[in-house]
Amino acid sequence: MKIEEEIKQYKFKGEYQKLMINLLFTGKWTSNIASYYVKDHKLTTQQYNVLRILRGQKNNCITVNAISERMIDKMSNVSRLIDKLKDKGLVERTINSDDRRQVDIQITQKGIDTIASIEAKENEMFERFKTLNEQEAITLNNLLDKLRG
Amino acid sequence: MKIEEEIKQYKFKGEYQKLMINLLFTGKWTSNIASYYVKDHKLTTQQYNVLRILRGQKNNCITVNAISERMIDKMSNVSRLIDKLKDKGLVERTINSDDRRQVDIQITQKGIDTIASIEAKENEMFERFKTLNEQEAITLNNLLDKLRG
DNA sequence: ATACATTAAATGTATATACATACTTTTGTA
DNA sequence: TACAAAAGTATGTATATACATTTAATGTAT
Repeated sequence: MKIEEEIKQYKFKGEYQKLMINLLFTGKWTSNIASYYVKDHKLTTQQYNVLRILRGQKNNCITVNAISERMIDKMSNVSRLIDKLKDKGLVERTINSDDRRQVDIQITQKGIDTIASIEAKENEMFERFKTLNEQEAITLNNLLDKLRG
Repeated sequence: MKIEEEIKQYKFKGEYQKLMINLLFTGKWTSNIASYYVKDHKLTTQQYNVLRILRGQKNNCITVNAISERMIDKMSNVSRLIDKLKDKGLVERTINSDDRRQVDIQITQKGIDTIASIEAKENEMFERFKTLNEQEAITLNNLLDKLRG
């Protein structure tokens, strides 16, 4: 659906204003889809993002700072986000013995199982994006990358 | 910059997963730019969005519900968002005399002045998006519209 | 070794947000 | 007319977020 109709705004100050609004709107639209698929597990999309980052590491272990650099939404307080995951038994904290300022975070088996359960519905989620064919998806990815400079 | 580098993730499960991540990331990127331009006025991007919706109405007057339908981020509690704008003297509330359930919101002169002040820097903001030329911006807008179905 | 700057993570605090629920007024219907 | 249902807005509550500050460990120059 055209962005004009989504927000009932039929005039823009040119293509770039429209683009800003379209990016904000579509970002939120995507975020809502992602939220839908993690909320059964009482996770936010950010928490799920961290779990996946952890699983992607060798030894499933990585410092708080390195997590932050890999997050889609680089926010300031990864600490408290990790707290929540720890409360749920999905990760563990270990103070790094080489540099005791650093804290290594490790995903637990329960964390791995949780991701697996969510991933089981991933294809269903991706269906929402198949209004674009593969070539269009590639073009869109390239334009987004180019946009950010 | 390629999304791979932005989040230090070099493998994706195909183009559609990459697209989801790219949309989330670029949405946030856009949101950060918008925030930068409103924060001097102690506004959030959502509050600014509401102010612009109000100004766009004939008589600068519109109900709470109609605001919600026009927002980029349709959230549940427009009421409290309006509260904040009222506290700052940027809008006024009036109970609609035809239907007393409805509340008409009107932008004040101070609100209009605030928008004007922010808009003065709009072109500077749009510059951030001119890594794409006009034709590419149009293509991107069309792909985003098509994506959402 | 000491002092000072830097880095990594955590915390304080105010505000924003999601989601369910409540309140008031209007509408529909027997 | 009465009364249930719906519509429009507001509120309660728990959690998330932004931004500044703090604590602790390490690096570096003297």
